[in-house]
Amino acid sequence: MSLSTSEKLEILKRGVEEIIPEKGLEKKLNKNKPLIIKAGFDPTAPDLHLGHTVLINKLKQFQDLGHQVVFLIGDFTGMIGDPSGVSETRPILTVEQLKKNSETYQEQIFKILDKKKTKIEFNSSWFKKMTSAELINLSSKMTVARMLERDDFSKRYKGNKPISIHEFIYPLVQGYDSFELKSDVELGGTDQKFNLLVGRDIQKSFGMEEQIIMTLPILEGTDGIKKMSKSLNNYIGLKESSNDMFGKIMSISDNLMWRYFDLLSFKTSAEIKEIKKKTEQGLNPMEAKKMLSAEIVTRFHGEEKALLAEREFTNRFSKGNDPAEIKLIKLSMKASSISILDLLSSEELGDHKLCKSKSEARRMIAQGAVKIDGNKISDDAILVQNPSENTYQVGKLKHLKIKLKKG
RNA sequence: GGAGGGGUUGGGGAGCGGUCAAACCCAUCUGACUGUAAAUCAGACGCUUCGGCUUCGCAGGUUCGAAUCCUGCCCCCUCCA
Repeated sequence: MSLSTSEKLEILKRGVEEIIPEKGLEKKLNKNKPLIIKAGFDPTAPDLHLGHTVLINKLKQFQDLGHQVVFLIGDFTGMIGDPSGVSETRPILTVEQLKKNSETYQEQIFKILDKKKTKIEFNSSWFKKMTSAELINLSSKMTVARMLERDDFSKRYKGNKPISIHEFIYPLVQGYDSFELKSDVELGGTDQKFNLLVGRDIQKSFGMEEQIIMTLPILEGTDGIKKMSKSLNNYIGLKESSNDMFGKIMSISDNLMWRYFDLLSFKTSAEIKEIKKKTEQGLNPMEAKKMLSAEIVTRFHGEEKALLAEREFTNRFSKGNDPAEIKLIKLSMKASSISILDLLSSEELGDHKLCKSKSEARRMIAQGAVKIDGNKISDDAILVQNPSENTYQVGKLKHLKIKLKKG
């Protein structure tokens, strides 16, 4: 199929915050040859979440239109780490970690992008070889005044907050990547706008045609307020199980759902508008949310798993039944019984531990959150016989079947 | 190099010799209500053998008694140079 430039533009512009310069993209597209589309990722955190996919989805659109997507892994910057960090830990990554992280990345992004058509690059491959003289030469391409134009820098500068020199270097490093890759378009979050613009300056000063920059909105996390990130624990990871993913999307607020539709769904704007209209006319928002969940879970786990996840969701939360499958753990011990508090907080349960400590277990029981075989208990002095096999539930989400045996 | 301010339980932030496991807010968790939505309400939020025990940057000291006072050290920030 061949689309006109304006049709292509329409696809590419959807959900985009800014394109700089506006006209530039059209010009590049009119050349009718594959463009080099760059997007950089930080290799320190290998687990991608839905927030990252806003960008990856856009890359996918470029890819589908026949352009060359380059996925740049910023391993060089990752190796330096951030020395000023308020956080004590310098994330200096070993070569093995980097390699592993990048593999994890690939495994995740290729759920969306076409592996055969995507190029992976590491910026260490050119920065490793760069001499100090070259680095200083690179830094001569930028002025302090220009650097201070950046919003957060100028705020910090005016507010007498410190700015480290290396923070000035980072944008240059990122910009230099664009030169090395000869990128035509670079994508990034709105928070990357300045860095992306520096890429244009660097390219220009090295005598290259400037890249077009395209900024994409930052996706809010499940709390609907802060940006999605692992450290804020408001994320939905791409590697999460189909059930968890489905459930997490279902539990976002109705307002946020529309934001997610806009940024994460592959449905056309018209289709989304239609769903919105139906909701206003009385369709339960939950049904709309189910469509969204199903679409996203299908993308990462396939249709079959998505259907199962939806069924599980309905069964479990709408009808209030127990999960279809409850993890079974077998414990051996000599004693003929164990107190419920010890059992719920037993280290032997590892990751499946139901309560962090005995105190917490006691609290949970007092608050009526603990059930054994479906019966709520209120006595924290209960002894569980050995041998026995029971299903334990703490709160709405934690279920575990524990089989005790002598040994 | 000089002067000053500060490090408190997930975050913010009180406390400044006993009544402090430490106010208050946020986040989180549980219960109720629901559409595992929002809002709301109720409660919890160091560990515990429920006697106590270990926490307020780190290490000592003064006191019957310290998060609070003293000494040294580490870290962060601001201003001047």
